[in-house]
Amino acid sequence: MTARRSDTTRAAILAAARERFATDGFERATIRAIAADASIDPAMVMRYYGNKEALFAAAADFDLRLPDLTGVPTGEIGTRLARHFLHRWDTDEALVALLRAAVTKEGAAERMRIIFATQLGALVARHAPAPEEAPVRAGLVATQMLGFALCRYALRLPPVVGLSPDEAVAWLAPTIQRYLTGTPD
Amino acid sequence: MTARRSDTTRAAILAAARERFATDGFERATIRAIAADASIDPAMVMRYYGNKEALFAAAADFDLRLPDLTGVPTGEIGTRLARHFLHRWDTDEALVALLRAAVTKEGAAERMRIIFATQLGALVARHAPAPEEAPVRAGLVATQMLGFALCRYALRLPPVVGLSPDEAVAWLAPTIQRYLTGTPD
DNA sequence: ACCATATGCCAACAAGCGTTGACCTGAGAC
DNA sequence: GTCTCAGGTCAACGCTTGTTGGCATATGGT
Repeated sequence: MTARRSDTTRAAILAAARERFATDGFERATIRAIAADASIDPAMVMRYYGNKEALFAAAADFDLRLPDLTGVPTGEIGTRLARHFLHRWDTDEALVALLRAAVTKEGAAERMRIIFATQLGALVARHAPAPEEAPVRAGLVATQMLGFALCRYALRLPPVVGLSPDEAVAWLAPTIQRYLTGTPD
Repeated sequence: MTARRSDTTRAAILAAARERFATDGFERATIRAIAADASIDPAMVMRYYGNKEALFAAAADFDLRLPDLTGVPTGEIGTRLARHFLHRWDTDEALVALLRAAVTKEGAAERMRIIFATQLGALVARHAPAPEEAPVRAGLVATQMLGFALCRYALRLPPVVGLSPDEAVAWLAPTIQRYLTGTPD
């Protein structure tokens, strides 16, 4: 497959879509606005992506890219995971886009569920004391990490926005660690 | 002010609005659908609440109703707060409604910020080791509690939905406790 | 009985949305 | 040079939305 002339246009549309979906959510982000951002006609968006739903699917397609933590000392996993999440969230708009959409769109929520169940679930299963606890532990990790993302990137609670990455990791890591390998009180 | 005949209609509209906003979010919940749920004409909604924005404000008007925890042993506050949040969230649709809206509407996000900064901030200030740390500690508590609510009521992650209230409190309480009175690691 | 008024319904408006099809335009193949 | 077709523009469609004003009806005070 050789590069076509239209590839730059496709990329521009996708970049604009990611930005709009991330800041406005699915329903408030309009095809017309995305097209304007990409300096293109709205009809082009339809031609290249079919419809708004499919465009969103393309824009919010991502991977948690969880690192391989085999060999890492058990006690460090919380820190490593917290740091990874923070960095990942800071550098990929698609995550915020999916988060914003997942709150009101069942289809997006389903994608979120699958991503966290499979990707995070698999990692947790490798480190949880008992394998059958893995789903619950992964779910708990999700509550803390998604909650942090929600407050920092979507709601923008000032004290949470003000935390430096290192401070954030220092606070979150023990929580993650306990959800992964600890016990309820 | 004596009771008017229209009060039952007003209440029916408000109840329908809360439900729609809670399940659909602000933009997907339509005046027409709310009116249909309340078995009245859409024009009535406008007459009684002015516009959609004001209707939402009335439907999402609520209070965290945080308990007075003075005198409670310091070590128990985490448990008490976790239990209170869980119960509160389970019994008031307005909380989910505001959460869903806050993710995509700046006005709703602002309300969320104010509620958590003032109501939760005040409680935290009374128990935090140093008063100047209160905002950050309140913010951290918010990340965990809102994250839990997000995963349980909005995203409906199965393992999180499956937790019994007691299990949930047992897992969350130590986290809340550490954010309130503990130290980062 | 009568009237003022609160309550409610109906029809319509303007605006914005996703989406479509017809029509240009310019580059590359022959 | 001409033909072809992908790349791009334009105007319009059908639909839904929030919102409005006019009109019917029921209520309750006198």
